[in-house]
Amino acid sequence: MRKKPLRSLSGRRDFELVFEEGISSASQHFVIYARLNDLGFDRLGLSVSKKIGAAVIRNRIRRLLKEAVRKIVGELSLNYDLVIVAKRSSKEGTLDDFVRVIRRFLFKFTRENAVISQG
RNA sequence: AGAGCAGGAGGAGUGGUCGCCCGCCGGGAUAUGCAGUCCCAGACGGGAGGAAAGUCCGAGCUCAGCAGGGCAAGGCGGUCGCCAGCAGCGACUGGGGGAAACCCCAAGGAAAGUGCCACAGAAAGGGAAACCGUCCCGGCUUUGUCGGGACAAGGGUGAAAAGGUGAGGUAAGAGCUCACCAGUUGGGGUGGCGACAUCUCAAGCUUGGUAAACCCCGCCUUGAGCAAGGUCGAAUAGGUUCCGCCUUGAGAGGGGCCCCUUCGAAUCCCUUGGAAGCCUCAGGCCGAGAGGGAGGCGGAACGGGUUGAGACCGCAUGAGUCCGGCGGCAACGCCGGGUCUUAGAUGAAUGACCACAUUACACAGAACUCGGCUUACAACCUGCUCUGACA
RNA sequence: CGGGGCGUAGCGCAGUCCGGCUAGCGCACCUGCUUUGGGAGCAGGGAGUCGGAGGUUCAAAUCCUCUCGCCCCGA
Repeated sequence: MRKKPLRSLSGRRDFELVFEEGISSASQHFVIYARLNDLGFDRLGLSVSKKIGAAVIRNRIRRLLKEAVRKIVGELSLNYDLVIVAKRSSKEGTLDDFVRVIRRFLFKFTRENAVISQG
């Protein structure tokens, strides 16, 4: 079965829900927060501050992160709300870096949730 | 060949696979149907820039305000022209730099007034000022020194010291006088639309700098901004408070629920009270008025709401651009022609990977629109300068 | 979209309005004295392209224009 397309996370309420209920993981290039949802599709919120760089650099980071999440989420059956906060070093990351980190985090997160739902 | 400076031009191409935004077509759901709304994994088309940037100016557009004039505040400042307009552009004038090509200039007024000009210097703007000096007179202890006076030449100080050179003149000097030169003001001639240039006459002989100091003169400026503003809609959220006015009726029909038809169609109740009038012995008829509540309409004030109830319009063809002709030194204008014109989001779209050309690499990402200015920049093209090599 | 502020020694600030004075103050730093040694104290000293570029002026941290970076506020 093919998943419905990725949507944007919007509003302070949704973001805070992910920050409070979800779990987080920090890596060299960004911080990622995640929680499960039951909406039938995945949602992604990106926070790329103006401090990180000019518009072209910020767009580049956003698009790479979006592409990385899109690739990984297709491999998983559950639905997630994700928030990724970029760091100053994000501009040095490549797509492969992002994919590797997000995949490891999400696979681990999914495994833990599977254990909980079984137990 | 390399480097530097200035200008021009600035397209990361083609083909695949996956993905995003918009438009349109198609399919599905709701409905008798249409419209509308929602869903789609389908097809087709389109999808950042010369600076999209900085937000430094100017406009369009929208709302609010506005009789006219003045003050205040701010901006602009050679002339003529161009432009919708500008602090923009073109040509010219004047000034400055340079050997030259050429480049640069916020370029009205300091003889309206006020302020300021540190330090140094005798004196810094008062026709002022005597430090070293020059000259004259007088005293004394006579190669000198002291006192009084004249002098703006020379020295010295300073960013700047009150025209320059020569002659006359004098005790010594001085625009004190004269000639020439420079400059100022005024008059006149010639050229130019004009800024101005040039020639000439006269005057007093000379009047420092600073207005990116206050200021004066001339010209310009209403304010806020697309979160402007408009239309439609929902509600445990059609709010609260105050003021004014209104609240008379049994009932019937139609439809998509609020309108139509109709004299009347959202719409009254409780308590108190018992005016006037009428009948009347009592009393009654009638139901004004007052208070409270509820409702309707209008107005004012205050909230709630950005912590997602909004959607749509504004919102994409414009003072556009290219070609040709004509006018103009040019900026630009006029005329004709062009199957030249295609982003439009709203948690916000252009991405990823592969292949191919020796290789993909500057600055950089639309948010109401347009005209400028400024700043950033790889390879490429043009010009100039420098260095090196060869002939 | 609109408005405001800051940038001066390693750090925190003054001076800027109204131009000129050796660009100053505190902490820190260095040297010496003092002490058995350290601290404190005393004396002396070093360190500044005044964010950058250009302009006005005799003269600019200060005035004007452009520009870079940082911070804050309102709708």
